[in-house]
Amino acid sequence: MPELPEVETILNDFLSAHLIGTIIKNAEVFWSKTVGGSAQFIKRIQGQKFKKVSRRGKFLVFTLSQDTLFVHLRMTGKFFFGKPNDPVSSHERVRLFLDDGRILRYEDQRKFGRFFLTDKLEEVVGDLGLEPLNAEFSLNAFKKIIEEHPLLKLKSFLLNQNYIAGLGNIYVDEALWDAKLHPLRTLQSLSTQEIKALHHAIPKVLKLGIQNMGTTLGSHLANYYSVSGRRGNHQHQLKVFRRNGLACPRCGTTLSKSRISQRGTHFCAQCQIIQ
DNA sequence: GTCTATGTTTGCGG
DNA sequence: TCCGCAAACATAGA
Repeated sequence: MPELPEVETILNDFLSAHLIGTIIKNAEVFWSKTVGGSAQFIKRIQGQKFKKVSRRGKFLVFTLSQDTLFVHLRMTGKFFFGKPNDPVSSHERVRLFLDDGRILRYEDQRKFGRFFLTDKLEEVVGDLGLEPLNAEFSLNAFKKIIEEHPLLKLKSFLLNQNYIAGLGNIYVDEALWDAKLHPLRTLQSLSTQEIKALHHAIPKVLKLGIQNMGTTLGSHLANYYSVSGRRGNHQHQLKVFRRNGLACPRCGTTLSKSRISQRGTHFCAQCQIIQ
């Protein structure tokens, strides 16, 4: 579920909630796979202090006193604060007991989310590609990775975290629409102007998503919510995602949906030409 | 009840 | 290299 803008919103919530400085007194694990073995996870995390919270791609990065806790929320992972005697909810997988009396609760309906507690950072995030909101995402760096994979299709290229980290299905479709590029175009078919347009569109759609505090689709609780329980607002600003059958905001043509790179893909057949 | 889809990632086979 | 598929899982909707 959460892509870069949603993870960034969660990160900002943790900063507002003053997570930094708290110490993890104890942990409970209700689904062992989430943490890769509950006994050793609990033993290892006990007594560690939250020193810093940041983001790398779609990973939340909690820098602790000894280790780093990486959390990938995958589809349905979510954090929120509670009190120690809160009843365990049906999809709760982990809770961390903090020294200030709060507990940090983690729910994950589909159980795909993962915690990695390690001091070897490279093992978790070593293969991730460029951070699209950092200076390293320069036009030249972007051109370079495009040239390295001439035969890849745009959709699968943008979804691959090893090239650019943080984009998911929603923001890929939005960026391609913004740059007027068809998701099936190969990288080698892109003109310099088109590469520029895409390089511009990627941070643009991500920043817009962050401004709107992320995208919450649908209405049920498995969807994205920030730590404070807020829904995102960006679903109202989406140009193509889940808008198939509606008019393209740019040219009025009915938007299309098809299956590309095994993902539901939304685009305007009129302004995103295949060539 | 059955079938399909879901915002993610990884690993396998061709 | 690149692509498609299945799996890790649960639930909603047609």
